[in-house]
Amino acid sequence: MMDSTQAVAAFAALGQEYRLSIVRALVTAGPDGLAAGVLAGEVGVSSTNLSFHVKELSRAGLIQSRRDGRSIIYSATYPALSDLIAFLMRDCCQGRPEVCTPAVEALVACCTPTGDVAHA
Amino acid sequence: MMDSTQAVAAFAALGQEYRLSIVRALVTAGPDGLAAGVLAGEVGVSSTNLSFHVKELSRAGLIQSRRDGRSIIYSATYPALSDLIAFLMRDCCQGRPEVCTPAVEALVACCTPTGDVAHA
DNA sequence: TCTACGTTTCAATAATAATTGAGATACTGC
DNA sequence: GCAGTATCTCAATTATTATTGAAACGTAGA
Repeated sequence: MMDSTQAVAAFAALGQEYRLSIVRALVTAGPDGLAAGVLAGEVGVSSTNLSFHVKELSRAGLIQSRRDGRSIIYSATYPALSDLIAFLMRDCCQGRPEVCTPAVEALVACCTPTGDVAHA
Repeated sequence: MMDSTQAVAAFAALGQEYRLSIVRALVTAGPDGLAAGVLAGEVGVSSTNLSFHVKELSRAGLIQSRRDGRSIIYSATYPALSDLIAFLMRDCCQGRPEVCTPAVEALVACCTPTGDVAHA
């Protein structure tokens, strides 16, 4: 369960244009992730600057990396994202479902497009 | 529906210790909100500095203010928080329910204490 | 082993954010 | 109006973050 210090770090990490793009690209890419060079290209940032931002995201626990040959592959850390959502909802809901109830609808629209829910 | 520029602003706003505390205090306080002085006391920040941080949160749309006598009352903007949660889930879920599915559980635990979920 | 490639590290700089204290503004009650 | 309270604005300072380019590192293939 995420504490508020971790949450601050995660929010700060996502509160930067390039870094949010990086996370979005990695989430979209899935568990296979993307090599640093590809990621830099997609996001439109220099390799040096990408390196700075991915380090920041790693520090916040939102992404992870592994080496594959001469490439370094980054991928999203899904549980950290889940935890962050959970933190937001937990804190927002403190006796006030008016915040989370609309989010339920977004969730339903998002995760159950066909009416066929995550049967995981 | 929140776009990524707004989301960056919201995340950046929450990515600071005092500001996250402010939002938490205001969410907990409910729609009645809290006067600036009270808020400063709860969060442990000088009135000048509080003023800086609440302005930042307002700019991101996460809180709002109204005057009541000589006090200025701040309160959480619930829809903005909902939108942010929705944005996170929408972006995270892109074909990958493994992120959101655990969040569903948090949501259910959080918002549906009676087992009566949003059947919208 | 030499060379090329992908990526990182480092140091310098530029840009932005946070904190402080003094003074200004807005309201209240006398 | 005057005195007092609550809060804000402003300017100065400090601290942190982002960006850049050059150089170093690790890996792969000839």
